[in-house]
Amino acid sequence: MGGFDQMFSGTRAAQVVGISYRQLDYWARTDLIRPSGADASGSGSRRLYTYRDLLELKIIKKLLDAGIRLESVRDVFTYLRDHVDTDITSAHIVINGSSVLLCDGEDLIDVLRGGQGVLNVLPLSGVRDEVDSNIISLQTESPAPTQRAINS
Amino acid sequence: MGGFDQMFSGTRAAQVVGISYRQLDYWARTDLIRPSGADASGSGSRRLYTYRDLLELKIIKKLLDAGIRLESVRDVFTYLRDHVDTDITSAHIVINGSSVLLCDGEDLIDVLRGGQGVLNVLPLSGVRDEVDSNIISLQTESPAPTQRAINS
DNA sequence: TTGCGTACTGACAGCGGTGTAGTTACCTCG
DNA sequence: CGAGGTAACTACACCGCTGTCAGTACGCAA
Repeated sequence: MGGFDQMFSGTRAAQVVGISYRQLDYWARTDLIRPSGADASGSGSRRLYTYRDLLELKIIKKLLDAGIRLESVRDVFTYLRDHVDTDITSAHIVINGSSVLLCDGEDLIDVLRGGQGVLNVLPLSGVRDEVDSNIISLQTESPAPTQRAINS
Repeated sequence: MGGFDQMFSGTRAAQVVGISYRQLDYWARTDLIRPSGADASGSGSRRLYTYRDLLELKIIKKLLDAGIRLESVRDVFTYLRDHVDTDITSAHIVINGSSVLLCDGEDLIDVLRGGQGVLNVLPLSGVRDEVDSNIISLQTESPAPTQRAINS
Protein backbone atom coordinates (compact mmCIF):
# COMPACT_ATOMS: atom_id res chain seq x y z
CA MET A 1 0.00 0.00 0.00
CA GLY A 2 1.95 3.06 -1.17
CA GLY A 3 -0.42 5.59 0.23
CA PHE A 4 2.12 7.74 1.96
CA ASP A 5 1.86 10.58 -0.52
CA GLN A 6 -1.91 10.45 -0.76
CA MET A 7 -4.04 13.31 0.47
CA PHE A 8 -7.55 12.82 1.71
CA SER A 9 -10.39 15.27 1.93
CA GLY A 10 -12.25 15.72 5.20
CA THR A 11 -15.19 13.75 3.96
CA ARG A 12 -13.07 10.87 2.75
CA ALA A 13 -10.94 10.84 5.87
CA ALA A 14 -14.04 10.52 8.03
CA GLN A 15 -15.30 7.63 5.91
CA VAL A 16 -11.98 5.78 5.98
CA VAL A 17 -11.66 6.09 9.72
CA GLY A 18 -15.30 5.38 10.46
CA ILE A 19 -16.36 8.58 12.19
CA SER A 20 -18.93 11.26 11.44
CA TYR A 21 -17.94 14.39 9.56
CA ARG A 22 -19.22 16.33 12.56
CA GLN A 23 -16.71 14.59 14.80
CA LEU A 24 -13.87 15.22 12.38
CA ASP A 25 -14.86 18.88 12.12
CA TYR A 26 -15.16 19.27 15.89
CA TRP A 27 -11.79 17.60 16.47
CA ALA A 28 -10.15 19.89 13.92
CA ARG A 29 -11.80 23.04 15.30
CA THR A 30 -10.88 22.18 18.87
CA ASP A 31 -7.29 21.31 17.95
CA LEU A 32 -7.37 17.62 18.76
CA ILE A 33 -6.21 16.80 15.26
CA ARG A 34 -5.91 19.29 12.46
CA PRO A 35 -5.26 18.25 8.86
CA SER A 36 -1.54 18.28 8.05
CA GLY A 37 -1.97 18.65 4.31
CA ALA A 38 -4.18 21.72 4.28
CA ASP A 39 -6.31 23.32 6.95
CA ALA A 40 -9.74 24.78 6.37
CA SER A 41 -9.72 28.37 5.17
CA GLY A 42 -13.37 29.21 5.03
CA SER A 43 -16.68 27.95 3.82
CA GLY A 44 -16.31 25.72 0.78
CA SER A 45 -12.57 25.25 1.22
CA ARG A 46 -11.00 21.82 1.51
CA ARG A 47 -9.15 20.22 4.35
CA LEU A 48 -6.45 17.78 3.32
CA TYR A 49 -5.45 14.96 5.61
CA THR A 50 -2.26 12.95 5.16
CA TYR A 51 -2.00 9.21 5.57
CA ARG A 52 -0.38 9.75 8.94
CA ASP A 53 -3.31 11.93 9.98
CA LEU A 54 -5.59 9.02 9.15
CA LEU A 55 -3.60 6.67 11.36
CA GLU A 56 -3.89 9.15 14.22
CA LEU A 57 -7.60 9.58 13.60
CA LYS A 58 -8.02 5.82 13.74
CA ILE A 59 -6.16 5.61 17.02
CA ILE A 60 -8.42 8.31 18.46
CA LYS A 61 -11.47 6.40 17.33
CA LYS A 62 -10.23 3.18 18.88
CA LEU A 63 -9.64 4.91 22.19
CA LEU A 64 -13.13 6.41 22.08
CA ASP A 65 -14.63 3.04 21.21
CA ALA A 66 -12.89 1.63 24.26
CA GLY A 67 -14.78 4.08 26.42
CA ILE A 68 -12.06 6.67 26.98
CA ARG A 69 -13.39 10.19 27.32
CA LEU A 70 -12.47 12.57 24.50
CA GLU A 71 -11.02 14.95 27.07
CA SER A 72 -8.61 12.22 28.19
CA VAL A 73 -7.76 11.40 24.61
CA ARG A 74 -6.77 15.02 24.18
CA ASP A 75 -4.34 14.72 27.07
CA VAL A 76 -2.90 11.55 25.60
CA PHE A 77 -2.23 13.13 22.23
CA THR A 78 -0.80 16.28 23.72
CA TYR A 79 1.63 14.14 25.67
CA LEU A 80 2.43 11.93 22.71
CA ARG A 81 3.26 14.86 20.48
CA ASP A 82 5.53 16.39 23.10
CA HIS A 83 7.36 13.26 24.14
CA VAL A 84 7.24 10.54 21.56
CA ASP A 85 9.05 10.85 18.26
CA THR A 86 9.04 7.31 17.03
CA ASP A 87 6.82 5.85 14.40
CA ILE A 88 3.37 5.65 15.93
CA THR A 89 2.52 2.42 14.22
CA SER A 90 4.86 0.31 16.32
CA ALA A 91 4.07 -1.76 19.35
CA HIS A 92 1.50 -0.77 21.95
CA ILE A 93 0.45 2.57 23.30
CA VAL A 94 0.22 2.30 27.07
CA ILE A 95 -1.56 5.08 28.91
CA ASN A 96 -0.79 5.24 32.59
CA GLY A 97 -2.55 8.19 34.11
CA SER A 98 -1.06 11.19 32.38
CA SER A 99 1.98 9.45 30.96
CA VAL A 100 2.03 7.57 27.70
CA LEU A 101 4.49 4.97 26.57
CA LEU A 102 5.20 3.04 23.41
CA CYS A 103 6.43 -0.38 24.34
CA ASP A 104 6.29 -4.05 23.56
CA GLY A 105 7.66 -7.38 24.64
CA GLU A 106 9.13 -7.49 28.10
CA ASP A 107 8.78 -3.74 28.55
CA LEU A 108 5.06 -4.12 28.18
CA ILE A 109 4.88 -6.82 30.77
CA ASP A 110 7.04 -4.84 33.16
CA VAL A 111 4.74 -1.86 32.93
CA LEU A 112 1.77 -4.08 33.49
CA ARG A 113 3.26 -5.74 36.52
CA GLY A 114 4.38 -2.46 38.04
CA GLY A 115 1.07 -0.70 37.71
CA GLN A 116 -0.97 0.61 40.57
CA GLY A 117 -3.52 2.56 38.60
CA VAL A 118 -5.54 1.76 35.55
CA LEU A 119 -3.64 1.12 32.34
CA ASN A 120 -5.10 1.59 28.89
CA VAL A 121 -3.32 -0.57 26.38
CA LEU A 122 -3.82 -0.06 22.64
CA PRO A 123 -2.10 -2.49 20.28
CA LEU A 124 -1.17 -0.71 17.11
CA SER A 125 -0.74 -3.82 15.04
CA GLY A 126 -4.09 -3.54 13.34
CA VAL A 127 -4.36 0.20 12.92
CA ARG A 128 -2.48 0.45 9.64
CA ASP A 129 -4.15 -2.66 8.27
CA GLU A 130 -7.63 -1.34 8.96
CA VAL A 131 -6.93 2.08 7.49
CA ASP A 132 -5.35 0.54 4.38
CA SER A 133 -8.24 -1.84 3.97
CA ASN A 134 -10.81 0.94 4.28
CA ILE A 135 -8.95 3.17 1.82
CA ILE A 136 -9.07 0.41 -0.75
CA SER A 137 -12.67 -0.64 -0.23
CA LEU A 138 -13.93 2.93 -0.27
CA GLN A 139 -11.90 3.62 -3.39
CA THR A 140 -13.68 0.73 -5.02
CA GLU A 141 -17.16 1.89 -3.99
CA SER A 142 -16.71 5.55 -4.79
CA PRO A 143 -13.50 6.25 -6.68
CA ALA A 144 -11.46 9.38 -6.16
CA PRO A 145 -12.10 12.19 -8.60
CA THR A 146 -9.98 12.68 -11.65
CA GLN A 147 -7.36 14.76 -9.99
CA ARG A 148 -4.48 12.60 -8.96
CA ALA A 149 -3.67 11.88 -5.29
CA ILE A 150 -6.70 13.60 -3.90
CA ASN A 151 -9.25 11.41 -2.20
CA SER A 152 -12.44 13.40 -1.87
CA MET B 1 -9.20 -4.35 59.37
CA GLY B 2 -12.40 -6.05 60.43
CA GLY B 3 -14.71 -3.68 58.66
CA PHE B 4 -16.88 -6.26 56.98
CA ASP B 5 -19.89 -5.65 59.20
CA GLN B 6 -19.58 -1.88 59.19
CA MET B 7 -22.20 0.29 57.59
CA PHE B 8 -21.41 3.67 56.14
CA SER B 9 -23.68 6.61 55.56
CA GLY B 10 -23.76 8.21 52.14
CA THR B 11 -21.71 11.16 53.32
CA ARG B 12 -19.07 8.99 54.91
CA ALA B 13 -18.91 6.63 51.95
CA ALA B 14 -18.24 9.56 49.61
CA GLN B 15 -15.49 10.81 51.89
CA VAL B 16 -13.81 7.41 52.17
CA VAL B 17 -13.84 6.84 48.45
CA GLY B 18 -12.86 10.40 47.54
CA ILE B 19 -15.87 11.48 45.48
CA SER B 20 -18.45 14.23 45.82
CA TYR B 21 -21.75 13.54 47.50
CA ARG B 22 -23.39 14.69 44.29
CA GLN B 23 -21.62 11.93 42.37
CA LEU B 24 -22.59 9.31 44.91
CA ASP B 25 -26.19 10.51 44.83
CA TYR B 26 -26.29 10.54 41.03
CA TRP B 27 -24.78 7.08 40.81
CA ALA B 28 -27.32 5.73 43.28
CA ARG B 29 -30.25 7.42 41.56
CA THR B 30 -29.17 6.21 38.13
CA ASP B 31 -28.59 2.67 39.35
CA LEU B 32 -24.85 2.48 38.85
CA ILE B 33 -24.36 1.54 42.45
CA ARG B 34 -27.08 1.57 45.06
CA PRO B 35 -26.37 1.11 48.75
CA SER B 36 -26.68 -2.53 49.82
CA GLY B 37 -27.33 -1.80 53.47
CA ALA B 38 -30.25 0.56 53.11
CA ASP B 39 -31.51 2.56 50.16
CA ALA B 40 -32.84 6.08 50.36
CA SER B 41 -36.52 6.33 51.26
CA GLY B 42 -37.19 10.01 51.05
CA SER B 43 -35.86 13.34 52.06
CA GLY B 44 -33.89 13.14 55.30
CA SER B 45 -33.59 9.33 55.19
CA ARG B 46 -30.22 7.60 55.33
CA ARG B 47 -28.50 5.44 52.82
CA LEU B 48 -26.26 2.72 54.22
CA TYR B 49 -23.33 1.41 52.25
CA THR B 50 -21.54 -1.84 53.06
CA TYR B 51 -17.81 -2.31 52.98
CA ARG B 52 -18.16 -4.14 49.70
CA ASP B 53 -20.10 -1.18 48.28
CA LEU B 54 -17.14 1.00 49.20
CA LEU B 55 -14.74 -1.26 47.33
CA GLU B 56 -16.97 -1.05 44.28
CA LEU B 57 -17.23 2.70 44.60
CA LYS B 58 -13.47 2.93 44.74
CA ILE B 59 -13.11 0.82 41.62
CA ILE B 60 -15.54 3.10 39.82
CA LYS B 61 -13.57 6.13 40.89
CA LYS B 62 -10.31 4.62 39.70
CA LEU B 63 -11.81 3.87 36.31
CA LEU B 64 -13.13 7.44 36.05
CA ASP B 65 -9.77 8.81 37.09
CA ALA B 66 -8.24 6.81 34.25
CA GLY B 67 -10.41 8.65 31.80
CA ILE B 68 -13.08 6.00 31.23
CA ARG B 69 -16.51 7.45 30.52
CA LEU B 70 -19.12 6.88 33.19
CA GLU B 71 -21.38 5.33 30.56
CA SER B 72 -18.70 2.73 29.85
CA VAL B 73 -18.20 2.11 33.53
CA ARG B 74 -21.91 1.33 33.74
CA ASP B 75 -21.51 -1.32 31.07
CA VAL B 76 -18.55 -2.80 32.89
CA PHE B 77 -20.42 -3.11 36.16
CA THR B 78 -23.52 -4.50 34.52
CA TYR B 79 -21.39 -7.19 32.92
CA LEU B 80 -19.44 -7.85 36.09
CA ARG B 81 -22.58 -8.35 38.14
CA ASP B 82 -24.04 -10.74 35.57
CA HIS B 83 -20.98 -12.81 34.91
CA VAL B 84 -18.46 -12.64 37.67
CA ASP B 85 -19.11 -14.17 41.06
CA THR B 86 -15.67 -14.25 42.57
CA ASP B 87 -14.27 -11.91 45.13
CA ILE B 88 -13.78 -8.61 43.35
CA THR B 89 -10.66 -7.75 45.25
CA SER B 90 -8.55 -10.34 43.49
CA ALA B 91 -6.19 -9.91 40.59
CA HIS B 92 -6.81 -7.51 37.75
CA ILE B 93 -9.98 -6.37 36.07
CA VAL B 94 -9.41 -6.44 32.33
CA ILE B 95 -11.93 -4.65 30.18
CA ASN B 96 -11.90 -5.68 26.56
CA GLY B 97 -14.63 -3.87 24.74
CA SER B 98 -17.82 -5.07 26.31
CA SER B 99 -16.38 -8.10 28.05
CA VAL B 100 -14.72 -8.03 31.43
CA LEU B 101 -12.35 -10.53 32.94
CA LEU B 102 -10.72 -11.08 36.27
CA CYS B 103 -7.33 -12.56 35.72
CA ASP B 104 -3.71 -12.54 36.77
CA GLY B 105 -0.36 -14.13 36.04
CA GLU B 106 -0.09 -15.89 32.71
CA ASP B 107 -3.78 -15.38 31.96
CA LEU B 108 -3.23 -11.67 32.09
CA ILE B 109 -0.33 -11.84 29.70
CA ASP B 110 -2.25 -14.10 27.34
CA VAL B 111 -5.12 -11.64 27.15
CA LEU B 112 -2.68 -8.84 26.54
CA ARG B 113 -0.90 -10.68 23.77
CA GLY B 114 -4.08 -11.71 22.07
CA GLY B 115 -5.71 -8.33 22.06
CA GLN B 116 -6.68 -6.43 18.96
CA GLY B 117 -8.61 -3.63 20.59
CA VAL B 118 -7.91 -1.40 23.52
CA LEU B 119 -7.62 -3.07 26.91
CA ASN B 120 -8.23 -1.32 30.17
CA VAL B 121 -6.42 -3.01 33.00
CA LEU B 122 -7.17 -2.20 36.62
CA PRO B 123 -5.05 -3.86 39.28
CA LEU B 124 -7.11 -4.45 42.36
CA SER B 125 -4.20 -4.91 44.73
CA GLY B 126 -4.40 -1.44 46.16
CA VAL B 127 -8.14 -0.94 46.28
CA ARG B 128 -8.75 -2.57 49.62
CA ASP B 129 -5.66 -0.96 51.12
CA GLU B 130 -6.75 2.51 50.10
CA VAL B 131 -10.29 2.11 51.33
CA ASP B 132 -9.10 0.69 54.65
CA SER B 133 -6.58 3.45 55.07
CA ASN B 134 -9.19 6.13 54.37
CA ILE B 135 -11.70 4.58 56.74
CA ILE B 136 -9.15 4.73 59.51
CA SER B 137 -7.87 8.22 58.88
CA LEU B 138 -11.37 9.67 58.54
CA GLN B 139 -12.43 7.88 61.70
CA THR B 140 -9.59 9.62 63.46
CA GLU B 141 -10.46 13.07 62.11
CA SER B 142 -14.18 12.88 62.64
CA PRO B 143 -15.23 9.85 64.62
CA ALA B 144 -18.44 8.00 63.98
CA PRO B 145 -21.41 9.01 66.06
CA THR B 146 -22.31 7.20 69.23
CA GLN B 147 -24.45 4.62 67.56
CA ARG B 148 -22.42 1.52 67.03
CA ALA B 149 -21.31 0.38 63.58
CA ILE B 150 -22.75 3.35 61.74
CA ASN B 151 -20.27 5.63 60.04
CA SER B 152 -22.09 8.81 59.32
C1' DT C 1 -16.04 32.36 -17.38
C1' DT C 2 -20.07 30.11 -15.49
C1' DG C 3 -22.60 26.90 -12.99
C1' DC C 4 -23.07 23.16 -10.04
C1' DG C 5 -21.68 20.22 -6.33
C1' DT C 6 -20.40 20.05 -1.98
C1' DA C 7 -17.23 21.14 1.95
C1' DC C 8 -16.99 24.24 5.53
C1' DT C 9 -19.54 27.19 8.71
C1' DG C 10 -22.74 28.65 12.24
C1' DA C 11 -26.70 27.88 15.01
C1' DC C 12 -29.19 25.25 17.96
C1' DA C 13 -30.96 21.11 20.27
C1' DG C 14 -30.31 17.12 23.10
C1' DC C 15 -27.94 14.30 26.33
C1' DG C 16 -24.93 12.89 30.10
C1' DG C 17 -22.46 14.31 34.01
C1' DT C 18 -21.27 17.49 37.67
C1' DG C 19 -21.70 21.63 40.63
C1' DT C 20 -24.50 24.76 43.47
C1' DA C 21 -28.18 26.07 46.36
C1' DG C 22 -32.50 25.85 48.62
C1' DT C 23 -36.27 22.80 50.50
C1' DT C 24 -38.15 18.84 52.78
C1' DA C 25 -38.34 15.59 56.11
C1' DC C 26 -35.95 12.00 58.55
C1' DC C 27 -33.24 10.83 62.56
C1' DT C 28 -31.11 11.37 66.90
C1' DC C 29 -30.30 13.49 71.16
C1' DG C 30 -31.72 15.82 75.30
C1' DC D 1 -41.86 14.71 72.78
C1' DG D 2 -39.53 18.65 70.54
C1' DA D 3 -35.73 20.77 68.39
C1' DG D 4 -31.80 20.86 65.69
C1' DG D 5 -28.71 18.82 62.42
C1' DT D 6 -28.23 17.15 58.18
C1' DA D 7 -29.14 13.68 54.42
C1' DA D 8 -32.00 13.13 50.60
C1' DC D 9 -34.43 15.67 47.25
C1' DT D 10 -35.38 19.06 43.56
C1' DA D 11 -34.28 22.61 40.38
C1' DC D 12 -31.32 24.75 37.48
C1' DA D 13 -26.92 26.09 35.43
C1' DC D 14 -22.88 24.87 33.03
C1' DC D 15 -19.85 22.23 30.12
C1' DG D 16 -18.42 18.99 26.62
C1' DC D 17 -19.72 16.25 22.85
C1' DT D 18 -22.58 14.87 19.04
C1' DG D 19 -26.43 15.26 15.75
C1' DT D 20 -29.20 18.00 12.53
C1' DC D 21 -30.02 21.57 9.38
C1' DA D 22 -29.60 25.65 6.63
C1' DG D 23 -26.42 29.10 4.62
C1' DT D 24 -22.04 30.49 2.45
C1' DA D 25 -18.49 30.19 -0.60
C1' DC D 26 -14.82 27.45 -2.46
C1' DG D 27 -13.26 24.31 -6.10
C1' DC D 28 -13.54 22.10 -10.31
C1' DA D 29 -15.36 20.68 -14.73
C1' DA D 30 -17.36 22.10 -19.01
